[in-house]
Amino acid sequence: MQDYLAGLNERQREAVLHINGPLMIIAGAGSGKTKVLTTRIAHLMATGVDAFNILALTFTNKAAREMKERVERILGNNEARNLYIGTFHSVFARILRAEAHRIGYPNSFTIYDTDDAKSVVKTVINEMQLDEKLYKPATVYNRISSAKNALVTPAEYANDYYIQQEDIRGNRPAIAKIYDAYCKRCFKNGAMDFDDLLLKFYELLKTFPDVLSKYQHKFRYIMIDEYQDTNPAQYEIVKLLGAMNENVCVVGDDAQSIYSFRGATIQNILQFQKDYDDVKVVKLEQNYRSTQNIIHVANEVIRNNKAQIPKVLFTENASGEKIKIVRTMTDNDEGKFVADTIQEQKLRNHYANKDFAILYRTNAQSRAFEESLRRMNIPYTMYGGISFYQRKEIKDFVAYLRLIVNKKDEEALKRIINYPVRGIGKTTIDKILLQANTHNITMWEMLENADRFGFRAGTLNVIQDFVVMIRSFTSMLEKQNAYDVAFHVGKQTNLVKELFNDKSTEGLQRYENIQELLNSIKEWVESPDNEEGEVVDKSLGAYLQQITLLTDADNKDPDADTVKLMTIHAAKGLEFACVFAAGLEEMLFPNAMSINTREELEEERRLFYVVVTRAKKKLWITYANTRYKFGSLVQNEPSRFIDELPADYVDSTYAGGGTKQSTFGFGSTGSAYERMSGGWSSTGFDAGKKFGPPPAKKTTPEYLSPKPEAKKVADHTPSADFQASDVNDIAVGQRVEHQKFGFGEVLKLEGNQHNKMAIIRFDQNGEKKILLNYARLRILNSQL
DNA sequence: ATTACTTGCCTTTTT
DNA sequence: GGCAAGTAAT
Repeated sequence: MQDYLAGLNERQREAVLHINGPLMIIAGAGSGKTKVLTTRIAHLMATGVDAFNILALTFTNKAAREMKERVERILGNNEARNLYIGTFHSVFARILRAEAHRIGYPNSFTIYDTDDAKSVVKTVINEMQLDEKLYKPATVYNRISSAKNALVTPAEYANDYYIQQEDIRGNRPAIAKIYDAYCKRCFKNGAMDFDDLLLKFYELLKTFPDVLSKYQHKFRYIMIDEYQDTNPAQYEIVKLLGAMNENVCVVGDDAQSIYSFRGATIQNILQFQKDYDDVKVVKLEQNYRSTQNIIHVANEVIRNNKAQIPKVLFTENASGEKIKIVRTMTDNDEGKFVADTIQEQKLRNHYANKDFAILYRTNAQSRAFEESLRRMNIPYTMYGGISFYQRKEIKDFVAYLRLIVNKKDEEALKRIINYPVRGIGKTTIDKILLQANTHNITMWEMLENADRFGFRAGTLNVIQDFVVMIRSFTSMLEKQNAYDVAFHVGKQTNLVKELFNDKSTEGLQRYENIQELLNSIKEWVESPDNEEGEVVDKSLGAYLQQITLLTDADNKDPDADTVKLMTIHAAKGLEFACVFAAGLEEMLFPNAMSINTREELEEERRLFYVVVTRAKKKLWITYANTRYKFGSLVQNEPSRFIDELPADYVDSTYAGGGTKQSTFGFGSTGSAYERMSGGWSSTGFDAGKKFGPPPAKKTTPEYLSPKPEAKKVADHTPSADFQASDVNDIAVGQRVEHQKFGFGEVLKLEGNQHNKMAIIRFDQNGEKKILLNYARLRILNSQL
């Protein structure tokens, strides 16, 4: 009966068997953390704790899903379905849906994703008539998000001396006002952003003792995964929920704290022992994942950090190979090396595609790897793109559904009011917005009363048609299920038809995506609609809230036999037989944004620790001498982290670059600079052989061949002596040369002196109106 | 009002 | 090198 304990080591068993009272598990990388958590949940249930009383919080949907599945497997029954396992965001959203009315929100509140939130910020900035150049929505949103994560209210933000000084120094003193307006606007829209899901839940617990008591009694056992990544909001919530029973179990590894940019504070885990009396601490230090070499290197790396809980990872696994450090000329060569090596390893050691992961610091690095893998026909999956539900056509369709469920949702309304085009253009929308703001009503209420605001007859008509249509959808909701309503919406709005008629490749894809969306709604509606004892909310509103919290990783099959490409952040918690840690260059990793303080640098080092410990058998660390950034070539030093690796445990090689035959020849590959610097430092110059030449390589790969360019304007190459003349000298009747349009004659001059325009008839391109302030014109002859 | 093209700005990591 | 915002043209 208790055979689930059999596969555990001493420490792990200690953690599992501790049932009552606070528990902190410091779980080193690969030490069986998930196993301990899931076994502990199973053990709680085996000793009589009701699944309904157990709450387990994770950071990703995937971790939650895996945990639930593993508990089910251990228990061998379906009691696990009654567990409350989910991400912080999804669990709190679910509770808020039941309680939102208490804090003045509609229960069918909309969840704004980051794009929606930035759009609201932008709206607010525009309405406050602030300079959008200075107040960039993304920057301001980040600032607001940080404040929320730190539980700083708009009032506190405005009154805090240091925060204000910081904003003034950044020349953005109005952020406090934007923050305040943003919150009010979201509230008016009946919407919460991601941070609100934590913040509002906290407010709810803090403000209503009966609500707090209800959930304290419900969640008698609380488990938190990745505790080192919690922020102050999450910390306070856990503290409140756990205050009654103090059965709080946190699992984490301070060495893997890599989310400070999202407000995570490593202090939460460092100080857990001070938060409760009698904290039981268990350290899991035996690693079951990696070779001794990898573990040794990881330990050496992290030793350079100061602030940490002392622990040393060890393993009984084989010592394995040395870590390979590989230098290439360019980022493309890096990609090529990795793809070649994967191919070679597959052949020589019979690895499958899914045994490989290419991990990098920034998403922008994925391109070179994608290209090289595609060229070698190696299947891969890239994580970190936009999720299915963030695609334009999906968001447009979903916006209809959002508006049907929540009429206050201004972002949804703005998205679809003229999609498909029905003649409600920018001018009209601006007018609606202005009126709505001055009368302090929502845009929708404005539309419902459009007849009172003096729109032109035609405009009024289309507005009223729109209102009638949306209302008819809403009334459908009362009698029909979410899928039927969604299907009807697609039909009635002509959206589906319009996409169906678009026969371009992208159009076809968009059409298929919409079909997939409809299928997913259908699946949602038809999946079992109650978990034992608790009716699951199958409304359209619940569906919409749920999909906003899905990431692109949630749509992908982790077991697919493909090479995985992702950022190191996304790889936390995963393991692969063979790992390529790419782009180990100064300014990239550690990233230029994170080298200004000791704290930042230590977090970068923890990131490096994370990537090293993802590998089970083999680890390559690669870097390029030069790489493209924003389309131009930059040169970087090797990362300082490479210097921190113990020399006895690594092999350094040079994988060369470009095409071997023509490395010093004239030709096809790379710039002169690349070819010239190709030969220096010949550590293992035969490495090309060692890593095996890819089969049947062309001398000039097709990706380097010049591409024919399509031009719409008739070609004109400016004369060699082209020089722009002073615009004030231009007069009617002159022959002029334009850099792109070619030769022509000035027909007419218009505009005032600040906004001079010329009508020119070009020999090749017809008449054009040219703004003289910007155009570069050469006067060929003066007829005066 | 809508489209088609040019420009400017960018990138750190994400529930 | 790529996307969103701004602008010229129908």
